[in-house]
Amino acid sequence: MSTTPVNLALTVDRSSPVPLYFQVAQQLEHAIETGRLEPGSRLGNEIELAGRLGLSRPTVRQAIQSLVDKGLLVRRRGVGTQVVHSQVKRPLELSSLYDDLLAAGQRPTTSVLRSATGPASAAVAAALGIAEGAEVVTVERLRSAHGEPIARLLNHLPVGLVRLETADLEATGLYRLMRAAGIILHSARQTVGARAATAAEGALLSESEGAPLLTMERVSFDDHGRAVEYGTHIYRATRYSFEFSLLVRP
Amino acid sequence: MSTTPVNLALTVDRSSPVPLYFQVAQQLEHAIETGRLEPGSRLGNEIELAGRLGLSRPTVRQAIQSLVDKGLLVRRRGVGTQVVHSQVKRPLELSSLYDDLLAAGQRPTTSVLRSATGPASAAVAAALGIAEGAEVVTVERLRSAHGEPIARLLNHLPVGLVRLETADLEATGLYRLMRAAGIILHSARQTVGARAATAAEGALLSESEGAPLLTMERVSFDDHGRAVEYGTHIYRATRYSFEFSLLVRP
DNA sequence: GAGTGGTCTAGACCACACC
DNA sequence: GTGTGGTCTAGACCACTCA
Repeated sequence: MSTTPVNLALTVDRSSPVPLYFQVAQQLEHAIETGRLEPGSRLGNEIELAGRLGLSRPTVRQAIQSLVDKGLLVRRRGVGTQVVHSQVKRPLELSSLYDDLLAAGQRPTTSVLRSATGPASAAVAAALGIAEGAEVVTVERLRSAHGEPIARLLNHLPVGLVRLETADLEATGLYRLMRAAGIILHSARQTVGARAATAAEGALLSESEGAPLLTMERVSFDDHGRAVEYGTHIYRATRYSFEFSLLVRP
Repeated sequence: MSTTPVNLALTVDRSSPVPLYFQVAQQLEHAIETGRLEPGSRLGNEIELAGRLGLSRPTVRQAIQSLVDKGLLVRRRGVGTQVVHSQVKRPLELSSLYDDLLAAGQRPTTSVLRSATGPASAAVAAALGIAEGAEVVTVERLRSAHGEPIARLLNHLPVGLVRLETADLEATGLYRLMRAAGIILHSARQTVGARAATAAEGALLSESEGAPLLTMERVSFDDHGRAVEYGTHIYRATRYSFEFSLLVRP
């Protein structure tokens, strides 16, 4: 009992369809976010917690483990479980520029520059793992916030996965449309770099030729392991940067 | 039995100090990496697997779950567990430029441009969460590969965490030195952007003034939640880009 | 030595996908 | 209906940390 023993009012509702471990994890996470559980404070040990909640120890462990995976708690054998001192923001997600801008309080707008179906180039086919010349949908969009251009988004998708109507593309983000079409995203491979703008790119993005651009290339895979999207995007370096947290693999 | 039932020779050694679930996970991972378990192939169901190994179902589940977390397997209720089709490389790690270059077969070299102890500026103090004017170690390094400059690395660390000898800094990476000093890294917050090189930066990195640079700013935290390092780095865009995988949170 | 998390067991019932 | 993973229980022993 070297540090404060925290007294939390935890409860579980066994009639709820929400899994018990998840109920516990939610309440702990909420207590951490609101500061009720202070950074560095110790959770009671697992057996005592389980007894207090009327749950088995493995169930309580599952709840705690999920928060450890999120980076909110730290466990040390022989010591106990503590709330991490630093606020860990969300670890890296498959970032959607549209959602990022929304979250930042900007009002993202999109204009579709091009939307066409045609044979895949060698580079696109290689990225998507399909045959060269196979049909792909190509979409080029200009994403703005407050009327200022932010990025040019160029995407290629295998045909038949999702219907991309211009109206939908201008109303929301591509990932939302894909999810709405039943595509379950699983993983992605990204490359982030920088280069100078060409004259055409500069004109499109209200930058001068040679201005630094942030580039991002990404292939996304669904839960079957199929490549479902290949994007090559450019961002105005003066208006955008990638910000993310990450956890160190234990 | 819609797809091939895979027959794997799995064994566990109960006299080993390696946890049973970990032994199983290792063998499955190895079978996947060597192609013995083909992408898309199904694992037998958990109960059958447990019976075959003489383990309980939760233990087998723990092994499978660890591979699901790594992105190697996909589970679907009512369907089964399958090997993902696409090879998922390692999800994002706390990337060390030194290790990245090593892994790429380059021979990274480092020259220490500056190494000093002094009071923290306001920006550095804010990033590290310490008082302005508190003592910090500042290290500026030039990282090269094959004699070509790649990046200028500027780091600030609270004093007393790790002794940074110039010889060590020129022989290996900062993160390795920190780990060797007993610092357990837990998480980091990164921002990646781009900007044009100043004249001095261009001269240092063999680029011209105005050339696009990739920038990375990072604060790292240890398992106690203390900020242990703050870095502001610039990379030649023509010679370096960030490449990483990521898993979509389920 | 006392207290903690780490691992493991041998069951059980439920929810969902597919035929 | 059948088979799968999802959740849960009530114990057990071990390994590590710290006083």
